[in-house]
Amino acid sequence: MERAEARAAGSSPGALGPEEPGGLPWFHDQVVPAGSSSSRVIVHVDLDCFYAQVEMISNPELKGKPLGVQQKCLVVTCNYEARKLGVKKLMNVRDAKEKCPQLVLVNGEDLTRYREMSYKVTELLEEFSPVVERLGFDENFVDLTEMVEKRLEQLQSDEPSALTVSGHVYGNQSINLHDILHIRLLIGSQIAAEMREAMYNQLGLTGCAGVASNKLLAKLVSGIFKPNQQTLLLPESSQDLIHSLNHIKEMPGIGYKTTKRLEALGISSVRDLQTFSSKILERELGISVAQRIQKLSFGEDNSPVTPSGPPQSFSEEDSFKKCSSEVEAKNKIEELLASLLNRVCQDGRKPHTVRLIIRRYSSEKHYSRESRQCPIPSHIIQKLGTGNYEVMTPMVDVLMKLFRNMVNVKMPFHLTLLSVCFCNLKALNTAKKGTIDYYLTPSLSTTSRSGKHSFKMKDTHMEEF
DNA sequence: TGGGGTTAT
DNA sequence: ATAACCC
Repeated sequence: MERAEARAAGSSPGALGPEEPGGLPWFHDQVVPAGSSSSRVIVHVDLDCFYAQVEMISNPELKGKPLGVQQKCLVVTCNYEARKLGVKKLMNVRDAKEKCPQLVLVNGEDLTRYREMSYKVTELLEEFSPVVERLGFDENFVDLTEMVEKRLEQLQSDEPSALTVSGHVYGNQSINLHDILHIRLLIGSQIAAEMREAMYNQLGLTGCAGVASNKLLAKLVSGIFKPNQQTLLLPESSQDLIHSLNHIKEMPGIGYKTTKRLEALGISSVRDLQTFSSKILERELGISVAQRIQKLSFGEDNSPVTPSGPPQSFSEEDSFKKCSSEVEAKNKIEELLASLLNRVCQDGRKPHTVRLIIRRYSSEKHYSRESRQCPIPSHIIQKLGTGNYEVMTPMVDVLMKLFRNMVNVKMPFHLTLLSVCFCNLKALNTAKKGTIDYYLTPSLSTTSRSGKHSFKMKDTHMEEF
């Protein structure tokens, strides 16, 4: 789609380096030792306006029109047609309509299709390398270090296009084909291009990618050329990249709270943070946060790409202007629960903990949620896979106990959010092979009346006895 | 400001 | 159970 990128970026994919007497390319003996944390190749993949893309795939008539995805009174994301006309992410619906009267809005409060597409993307990336970390629904990190090593070993020096960068190079820095770090990152850019091609061909999705030596830099560089392009960061340009940030709040890992505390110390730019006294910073923020963010300010980030695997929790939430009675709350909780039970059923694993979260109305107190959680009674857990309507009633009872534990229903109350979360997910049974529990399985409906401790033998693998 | 997620304390 | 972070 962007065949001219490499040239446009001013990079010069030139001739191959000199060869060793044995006929192998010079870099074959320069491989960085495996397990060395010093030089990784990381890609950050970031889908373009993800919810809007999913909506345009669902309904192709929306393509070409300015489209916004609405949750309550917010346009949470929009396509590029809408952005050209002045619509921004997280813009008020009123402001968006005012800016752009032709704006088409679709409701995006039900995340089901987004979540499903999100996992398809992660699974596609896992085919390249299993080390994929999700960040939200629309971003993934992949550690390409091993894949790059394998391609380097396979690489024959007589392939003319073998050492050509794919996509942009940050700062138009030229690639040194005699620098092994450059070569490795360049291979990473080729893999990133293949990933984006696969996403488009197999899922119909476009996105950006950033390739760099750690997650922080990969993430920062992926956003440099914006829709549907990719950018490679070479080590010599990393300081330019981090100093291109206008404020420390743009540094991933430095959030709202930390930004406020840093500003109170007179720190607002990346360089302010780099040069600030480590001792004082540790005293103010604690040693852990202080050391981590100060390293970030230099572009250093040794955090690994942690494979996300299946989700750790499932939750459904709903926000509203006002909920002030127990009956109202119960109805909302039943709705949330019904959706959750479907999701848990599809997943196959069983949650062992349930949590209820509320947000109370308060005039100005920005952000404050309260929660109560408890173990899910084992008799409910066992019925979870099957007909979901026998679990509805007992689960609602459990949730309403949590509710009354948090909210004094004899006093007036005003809630603006309810959320139900299933977590502590375990594979169907936690029994290990070789133990008695492995051969016994709790009996289900047939004996449920006669006693809660009855078991029947599993009908497989009995020969192992 | 939505409807999700994660990890650390 | 909360608080911080991410989208």
